[in-house]
Amino acid sequence: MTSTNEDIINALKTGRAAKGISQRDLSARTGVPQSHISKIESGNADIRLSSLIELARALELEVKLVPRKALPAIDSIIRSNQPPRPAATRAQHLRNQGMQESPASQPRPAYRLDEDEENPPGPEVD
Amino acid sequence: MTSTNEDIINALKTGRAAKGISQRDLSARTGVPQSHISKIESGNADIRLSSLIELARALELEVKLVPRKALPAIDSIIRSNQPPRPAATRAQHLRNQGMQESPASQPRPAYRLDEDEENPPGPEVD
DNA sequence: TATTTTGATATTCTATTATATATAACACTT
DNA sequence: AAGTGTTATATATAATAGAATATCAAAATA
Repeated sequence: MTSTNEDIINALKTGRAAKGISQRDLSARTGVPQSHISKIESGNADIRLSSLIELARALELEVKLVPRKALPAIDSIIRSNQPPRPAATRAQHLRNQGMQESPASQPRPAYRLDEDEENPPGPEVD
Repeated sequence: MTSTNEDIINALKTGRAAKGISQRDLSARTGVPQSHISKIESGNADIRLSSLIELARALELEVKLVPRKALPAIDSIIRSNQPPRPAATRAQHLRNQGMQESPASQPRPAYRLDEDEENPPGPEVD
């Protein structure tokens, strides 16, 4: 199924929830202001590509342009990379703001609840 | 290899070249102004997600957030979806503006020079 | 129980930049 | 020189990004 703004944003939100970090935490890791993250996740901002890449990276996700025809194969890989349902974080359990089951048309975004990684060395971004 | 702004933009440029259409053509298909496409492809604009999705869709590409760990598998699929080197379009052959071989760190973006498809029926976008 | 503290997310305001329109520049063909 | 196709640039407007602040709800304390 083709992605919309909403699908991408939902993938970010789900990724953050899966990692069990707050908007404030994510802000600290990426430099994107928490207020902006709030707007993004609420669907109240049309995010720039550079911000999307920044946030995705912090959630161990990558922005890719993939051929539409390869979507079924790629979705299959993403699904097989998906961990079992993570234990809800405290905030998530009590609040569950905006977090919903992925719509049928959208494959579950992939993430893994690994141990918290330090920022790996990587190319510096402007 | 993780994607940067430049990688995504290059994928768009390569996709457009592969499809053999002009910036004006792409503009007509997406509603994104040709002048903006020029800026985007020149690296002089930090494109918004909605515009990225629009342009990608016209090029039969999809924006996806994929798990970093799944990148090797996904890159492999993209590579196998890659057609043989398309015959250069007239403009591309004569000008070759900004079109370069993909850097080693970036897998070739995937596209296929199929017959020109009419716009498929799809959900209307705001 | 009531109040205060704490943690998380949402809203407001402003400067910078993306977007949209109009136009210019470039190169080839006739 | 004029016509054609393509890409780049100038300018005005609209929206994002960032800082500051507000709101909400649970936990801690008196």
